[in-house]
Amino acid sequence: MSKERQALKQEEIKNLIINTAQEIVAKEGINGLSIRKITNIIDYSPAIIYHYFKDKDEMISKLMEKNYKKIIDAMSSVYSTNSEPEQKLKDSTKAYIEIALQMPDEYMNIMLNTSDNILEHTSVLFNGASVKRQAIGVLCKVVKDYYKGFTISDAEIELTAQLIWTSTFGLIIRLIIEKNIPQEQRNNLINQHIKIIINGLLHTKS
Amino acid sequence: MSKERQALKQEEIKNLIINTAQEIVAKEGINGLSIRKITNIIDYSPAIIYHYFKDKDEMISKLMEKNYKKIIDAMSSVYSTNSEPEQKLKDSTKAYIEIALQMPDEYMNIMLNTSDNILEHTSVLFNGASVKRQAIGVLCKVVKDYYKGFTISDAEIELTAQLIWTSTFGLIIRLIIEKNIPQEQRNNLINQHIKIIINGLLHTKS
DNA sequence: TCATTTATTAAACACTGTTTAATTTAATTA
DNA sequence: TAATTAAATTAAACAGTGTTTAATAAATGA
Repeated sequence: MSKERQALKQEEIKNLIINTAQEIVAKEGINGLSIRKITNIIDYSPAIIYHYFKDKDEMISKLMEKNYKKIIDAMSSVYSTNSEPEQKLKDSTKAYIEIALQMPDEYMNIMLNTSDNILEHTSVLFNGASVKRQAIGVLCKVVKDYYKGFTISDAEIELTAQLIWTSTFGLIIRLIIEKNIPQEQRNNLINQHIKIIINGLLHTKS
Repeated sequence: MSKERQALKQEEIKNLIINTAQEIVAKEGINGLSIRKITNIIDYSPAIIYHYFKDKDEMISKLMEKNYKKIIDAMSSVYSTNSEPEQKLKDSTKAYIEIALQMPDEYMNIMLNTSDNILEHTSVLFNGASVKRQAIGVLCKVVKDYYKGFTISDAEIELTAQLIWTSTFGLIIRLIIEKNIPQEQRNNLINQHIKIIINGLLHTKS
């Protein structure tokens, strides 16, 4: 067996573990996940986890990273084809919200995660986030379009993009946490949210 | 011993348990909290918890409720005395953010809590939140001041107040989660956030 | 003082994550 | 193919967790 095939086999078992973990989390939540539940399902002994991962935390981190990529993938389809910057921002924001709400548990687990290796991918409030974070980068472009002809620094643009993101993030998290919100109220909130932040931009041109 | 005194004594032990739990959570986080750690410190047997609480979850809920009241108390000092509605909103929002950041762990534990008995106090996105939630109610008043002379429904005002809240909530949570943000960047974010949402309001008068 | 609540605990149960050493299985080399 | 080495897997234990049960100790009311 070649080194490559061996590595592939190892990857397969790692995936088997992670996917099984994912299923349990989907059914019973992150707190319902245990090593023994995983190994019972895949018919291994509990100790096997520690041959493929350092510990449970690392295993969960790997699961989170996978979900993060899943979210990123979904989000990359967000780019609105509309050429009007205002409509573009509205479309993109709405799409972003809806994608997040289609995978509420994953979104929350990732975006509220405080472990360093996850934050490495999910933090957005640092200087230079516009080049390192796709979501912020996209927002920056649209914001820049607004302020065409006005003297506004790149720093201020990034700041604004970050705040569009955090405000949208806040709405998403509360829509997830506060279950049982009627669909009509949800729609009203989302539409009004978009209205307000776009207007906030349109008229901050100083 | 009278019934009243007996009830007081029971409250004392309940508080002893909850306060000890609080100390552990402060030092080791919510995941570092265990029944045995509590009972070791207060020199009781683990089973005592189940005489004063249904289970660990109820005990934590009670702790959360206490912290919630602590937050509410601090927040009630938020009312700006400024009579200008715009400045009032700016002052109040800034004060709200700063108070939350002074008790980051408590704020997160409460505001991201998904248990029903906590959500009963912390949910804000329902119809009628303006009368049941102080924070939303205050915002509604200020928003109403803005729209004086314009035809705007109470429903739309409440919606706007809720979104000012969720957007501010989003910023706070990310400021807490993303540790190591330089103070200057924090201030910039907070000031720009206030700028944007106020402008969004000022110019949505339709 | 006696009976009856009330407070407290010891001890077990069924879990949890993790480590160790032993064992089985597979791959490599002679 | 046989012997050797390496990798994969596990059994068994450890220390920790939340929780329940039945027994005990303390406080109360008659």
